[in-house]
Amino acid sequence: MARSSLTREEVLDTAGALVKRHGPQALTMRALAAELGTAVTSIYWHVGNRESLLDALVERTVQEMGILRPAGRTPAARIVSVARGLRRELRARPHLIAMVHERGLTERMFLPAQQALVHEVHAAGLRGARAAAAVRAVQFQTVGFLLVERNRERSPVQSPGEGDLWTASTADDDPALARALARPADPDRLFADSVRALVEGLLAGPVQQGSRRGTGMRGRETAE
Amino acid sequence: MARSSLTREEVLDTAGALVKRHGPQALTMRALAAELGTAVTSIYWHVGNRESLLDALVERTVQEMGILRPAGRTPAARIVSVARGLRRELRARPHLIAMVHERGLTERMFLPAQQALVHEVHAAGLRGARAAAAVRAVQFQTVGFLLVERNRERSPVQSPGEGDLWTASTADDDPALARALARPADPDRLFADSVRALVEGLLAGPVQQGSRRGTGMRGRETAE
DNA sequence: ACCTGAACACCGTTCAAGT
DNA sequence: ACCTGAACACCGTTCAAGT
Repeated sequence: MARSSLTREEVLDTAGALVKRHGPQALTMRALAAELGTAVTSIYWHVGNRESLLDALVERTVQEMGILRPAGRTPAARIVSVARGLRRELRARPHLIAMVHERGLTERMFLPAQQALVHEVHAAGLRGARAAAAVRAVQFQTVGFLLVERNRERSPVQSPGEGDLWTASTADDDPALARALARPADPDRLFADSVRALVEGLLAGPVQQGSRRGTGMRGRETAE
Repeated sequence: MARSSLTREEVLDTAGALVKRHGPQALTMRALAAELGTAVTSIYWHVGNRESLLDALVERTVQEMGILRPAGRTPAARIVSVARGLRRELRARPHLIAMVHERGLTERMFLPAQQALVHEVHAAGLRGARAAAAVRAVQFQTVGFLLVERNRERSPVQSPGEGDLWTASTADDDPALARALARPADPDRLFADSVRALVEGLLAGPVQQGSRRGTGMRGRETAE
């Protein structure tokens, strides 16, 4: 009653704060209305429905993320830096990842970073379709990693889990590996190492179908 | 009324069929009861609640997936083959990925493949913590790729999308790249290329923090 | 143009009561 | 041991009615 002119901005602000504090599932129309001090139905006039409210919220947060500044001396290092920067930005908004994912907007989320990656891939000497493939490979890996990582964080204790599986006896004579896999993964390091390895592989070999070099080994020889 | 002994198995079977046909969101307790021809509350006696019903469903399907047989002449090729096999299995059960993801069980899903990967990484000459890191890198990349891929498939037409962004003028003098990024990605090929590049990078360089070689370029030189 | 309460058609879950 | 209907506390959304 004693409420002066509810605005669309105010609805989005309050909805955003609610998600930030208690997660997306806490954003019910009734809870939002209570927070705003209005009737539930007023919200509908300003944002349509819950679906488009979430759309607007995601869109807004994605734009807040801003542009990433690549750092490093080599193109490879700068590509890794873009990936790490994106991960940092997204991890600062933990609920956003799930929301973007649920709404099928991961692609949209990555667009700003894509341009930076193109620049670096060019600097590394890749052109055309191969450059595009490299950009997309890094893009998929980065976003994919984030999704898996978030998933693990929310995941309950599982049985059987890696810890149960990798008792010393399971790994054929490599107790160090068994210990490493029984421990929870260190995501920061795993991410850095993975991106580094991927970029290394992308910049080194031709990324083309049927290429012999693609799956070849450059490390050490092994028995068949 | 004329219903003879509802069993837990029957509940799971019917729930599974319902998910397969109409997706997880169609699995409501009331719809399931209607399908089974029982009262809603009977289901609770057999499976506890919706949460544990989904748990059981996921667990069951994960076990159905069975063991993957690596193929290829080199360890690198066989690692790629494990990743591709896992992707194939999961893509044959499109709703499973989302369900497993929502329930934080991606890790559980990957356990069978993990053992195969350890074997191949050993064959490639990696041991201990480095081998473990390589296994996890492939694991995260594969599952992450699947999540992103599924997400894109469900994703609505987006604006601005990659198509709008990569008109010829945007890419600095690389029209072939612009065209490639404007087209939708070819997931099969992108996946194969990405895993190949990652594995190549993992087997080639030491995966350790602070290593100079890790981010180094082996391709061509570029201006800073 | 903006806000309201009542009402509708859904949910998952509990529980006392049946056999 | 297994099944049932009634009831509870939630949802998102619509709509006629207010100002």
